[in-house]
Amino acid sequence: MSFLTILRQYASKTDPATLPPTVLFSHSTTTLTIFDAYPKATFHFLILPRVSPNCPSSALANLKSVLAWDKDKAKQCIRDLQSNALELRDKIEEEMMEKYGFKWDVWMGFHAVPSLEHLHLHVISSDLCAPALKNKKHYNSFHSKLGFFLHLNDVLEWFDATESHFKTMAKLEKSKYEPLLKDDLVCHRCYERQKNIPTLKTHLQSHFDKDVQKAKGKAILILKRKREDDESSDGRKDQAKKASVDQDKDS
Amino acid sequence: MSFLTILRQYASKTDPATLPPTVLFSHSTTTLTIFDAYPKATFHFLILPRVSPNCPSSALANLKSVLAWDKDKAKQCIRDLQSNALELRDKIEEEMMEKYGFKWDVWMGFHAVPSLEHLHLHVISSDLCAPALKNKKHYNSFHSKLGFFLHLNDVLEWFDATESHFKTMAKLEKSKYEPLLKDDLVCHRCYERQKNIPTLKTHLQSHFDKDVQKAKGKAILILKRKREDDESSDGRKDQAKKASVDQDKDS
DNA sequence: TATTCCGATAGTGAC
DNA sequence: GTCACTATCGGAATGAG
Repeated sequence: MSFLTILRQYASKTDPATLPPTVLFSHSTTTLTIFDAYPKATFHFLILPRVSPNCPSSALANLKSVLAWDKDKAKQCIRDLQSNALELRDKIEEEMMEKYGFKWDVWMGFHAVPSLEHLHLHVISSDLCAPALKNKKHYNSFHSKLGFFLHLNDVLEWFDATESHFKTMAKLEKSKYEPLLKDDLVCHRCYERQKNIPTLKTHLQSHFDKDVQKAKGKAILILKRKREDDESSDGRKDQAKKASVDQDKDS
Repeated sequence: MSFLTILRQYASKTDPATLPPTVLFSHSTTTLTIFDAYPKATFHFLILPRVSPNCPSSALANLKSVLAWDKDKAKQCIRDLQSNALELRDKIEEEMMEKYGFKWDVWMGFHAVPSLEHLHLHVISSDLCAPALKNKKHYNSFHSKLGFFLHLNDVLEWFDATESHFKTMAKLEKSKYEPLLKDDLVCHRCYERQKNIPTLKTHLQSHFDKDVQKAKGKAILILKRKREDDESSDGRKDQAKKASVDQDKDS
């Protein structure tokens, strides 16, 4: 059964540093950040709340149990995950720049109906290009517009909504969310329907390849202009060119 | 589309001898006997009515169209197939004896809902052990007790039944027969349910292997007794031993 | 919605 | 109920002193 409770085992470690470096990315007093063992995108991490006297594993079983717990503790727990996730996102964006020369979206959120025990916040890049993404459930579970992937900000907003709304959302009914995973494959970037997984994966890869090409194009453009500026003795052109490059960011 | 009408093409040949020997087994003035291209048993042939001015291909499209045709012509057509099938069965039984040392059932019949154009009578040995038998539809379509495989004798009896019964049977409604192909896998020899196709195939093979072993045992027994008789000068024992071997036939 | 393995099931294309 | 190919779907096991 250890495969179902592996995350709980990690989160229960008194010394997270004993976890292998292939598993553990970092930790704080209240959270663990681990590499997703089967990444569904170029960057894919999990952030787990650590088990402690104040945070028993029973309360941390999943998002539903956390939301049914003491509301203030729940909010604190999720905020802890958030603060770590935001730091992590910065690190991911650094690596995006180093490796790919550009940044793209990083999503933070929970699966409405998880299958592994212990709450885990997914921190995942929006490309969804990775070998471990193999079937419709994988894809739909991360589709940012489908509803199964619950964005962290949305979940945090439940706490500030009416009690009635909080209660409704906190139910996380299987019957509501599970069917979403069987929905047709629709590209989360251009909304084009895809016939099957191989087609979808090729399609997503081509979106990503275009992004990479675009970033390369801009890098070359910037380099070109920089060289022209260096060669030019006319200091007056500088400002106009800088403005032109800044505009490219939004194109 | 030639794959759908391949049998009609064969049956329309004015000179069947031009068919390759890998296809044609034999022919008469009114029928062709060909090797099933994907045999579902150790012996598996198809007998086709030949197209002629008296027997247009439109009438011979399938069993339903034949039964909707002139009733006397239909009966004659099917009787022609039968007389060839009976001869063929004799030849198959000869080869069974030569190759395996024993004979086993040979079925003659039609699929209630065929997918290849042109009437074809299956002549197939009851082992149903063959590499080309790959899925549930294959097996159920030849299961001798399921109802999808229409035994030739049963079909011929329809002609001598009441007109009402003939009309009913002649409908060959898809909605009645198609669902049978999805039935659970049940061994046609011992009625044991089989979980899946690999299991069924192993099971059928073991039935056949037992038959072969049994036949070998008898052959050895007969040989032994013959040798004893040859060595014995006592002629009185002969009759008793012959009777004993005859009894083994039914065991 | 952990993966992996096996097998059944479904759609397609075949000229 | 043609085949062969691809992909999806569905269940079961998964560990292990």
